[in-house]
Amino acid sequence: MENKLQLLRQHFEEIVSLTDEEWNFVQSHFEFKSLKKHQFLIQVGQPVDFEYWIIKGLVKAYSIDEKGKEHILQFAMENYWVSDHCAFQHQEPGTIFVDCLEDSEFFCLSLENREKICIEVPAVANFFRIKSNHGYINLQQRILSLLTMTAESRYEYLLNKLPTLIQRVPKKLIASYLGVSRETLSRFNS
Amino acid sequence: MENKLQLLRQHFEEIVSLTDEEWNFVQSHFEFKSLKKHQFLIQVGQPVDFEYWIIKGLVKAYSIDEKGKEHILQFAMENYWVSDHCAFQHQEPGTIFVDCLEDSEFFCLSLENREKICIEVPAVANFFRIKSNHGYINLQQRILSLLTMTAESRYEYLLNKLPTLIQRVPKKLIASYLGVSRETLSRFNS
DNA sequence: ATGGAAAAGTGATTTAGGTCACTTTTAGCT
DNA sequence: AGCTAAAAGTGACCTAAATCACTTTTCCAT
Repeated sequence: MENKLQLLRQHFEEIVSLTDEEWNFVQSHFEFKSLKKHQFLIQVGQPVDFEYWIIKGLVKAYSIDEKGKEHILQFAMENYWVSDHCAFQHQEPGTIFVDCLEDSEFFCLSLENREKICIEVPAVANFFRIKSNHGYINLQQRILSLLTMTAESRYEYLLNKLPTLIQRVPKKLIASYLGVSRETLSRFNS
Repeated sequence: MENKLQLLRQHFEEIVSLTDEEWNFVQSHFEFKSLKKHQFLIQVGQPVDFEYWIIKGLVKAYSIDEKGKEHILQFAMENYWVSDHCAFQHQEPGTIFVDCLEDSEFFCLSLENREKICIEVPAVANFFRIKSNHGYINLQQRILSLLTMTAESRYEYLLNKLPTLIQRVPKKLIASYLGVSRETLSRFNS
C-alpha cells in the first residue's frame, strides 16, 4: 500500500508541492478499493460517495439512452480521476454507470474529505483547480472534434492521441466513444 | 466602477466567503475592459493574456475550420467566465476567436494575478476549483447531448435551458453551436 | 422612409453514416 | 484442446442531415 500511496503523492507533486506533514494529512483521507473486471464503480440511481483516482486498471463511464444504447463519456486508466462528477458534487444519485474493463484498483475520496483537505492544505485546492481546468480543456477539445471532424478523422485522431487505449478496449466501445456505429467504424482504415 | 466590482464580489460570494480585506486584495488584481459589438476579445495566434468575467454583454467563442466554417464552442454573457482556457493556461497563442455579439464589459484577470490571488486567498482557489468543476460538468452534459440526441432535440433542449439566449442570438449561430446546418435548424419546429 | 445587407426560409439533390441481417474471427473459459 | 460467446467484418438498404441555389423577411443605417 505504501508504494501505491507513493504513486498518488507523485501525481499530486506533478502539479503542486507538499510537505511530508501535509502529505500525511492528505493521504489519510483516501480509502483503497479494488474491483474485478465487469464490476461497477458507480451505478445510475445509486449514491456517488467518492471520486476515484485509478492506481491501476481501466474503466468506462457511460450512459444508456432510452433505446438501451450505451454512450461512452470517458475511458479512464492509471493516473486518471473518474466519478459521476455532477452527482458527486451535488450529492445526488448517480446519472451514469462506471464499470471496470479490467481488474482495477482505486483510491477513493469523499466530498467531505475533499473539501476538508482543500481547506486545510491550500496546495491541494490548487491541485484540484488546475486538474479540473485541464479536464475542462480536454472536454472542450472533444466538443470541437464532435462539431468539426468526421467520424473517420475523429478515429484517426484518437488512434494518434491514445494508441495504447485502442489495444486495451474493444472497437465497439471506441465506436461508442466516438459517437459512431460499430459497423461504420469497422469500415474505416480498410 | 464600484458597483460593477460589487457584482463581481457577489459572484465570488455565491460560492465562497471573503472578508473585506481579502476582497480588496482580490479586486485590485482585475482590470476593466469595454468592447463594442464585433470587436475581438481573443484571436487565433494572438497572446491570451487574460481570462474574462463578463459584467454585461454577450460574446461567442468559436473556431474556424479549414473550409472557413465557424463552430461555436460557447456563448457567454453576464456572470460568465470566458477565455481560450487552453492557451491562457499554457500561455500560448490563441487557438480560438472570441468576439462580441453585443457591446460588452469585462473584468480581466491575468494568469499571474490569478495564481497570486489563489495562493494568497485560499477561498479564491476554492472558488475557481468549484467553478471549473461546474464548467466541466456542463461540458460533459453537452458531449452527452451531442452523442445521444438528434439535432432537433438538442435544439428543443437549448430552447428550454437558455430561452433568453435564443432572443439575443441569430439562429445561424445557434445552429453552429448545436452542430447543425442553418438550413436544417430552420426546418425544425415548423 | 428607403436601400442594402444580413438573416431566415425553402425546394432539390447528395451523402455520411445508421440499421439490419448475416458471416467470420478472436478471446475466454473449463 | 475445444467450445462458447463476444467482437469484428461485410453487404444491402435506409435516413437524417448537409449542401447548393434561390427567395423572402428582417434589420439597420443613412
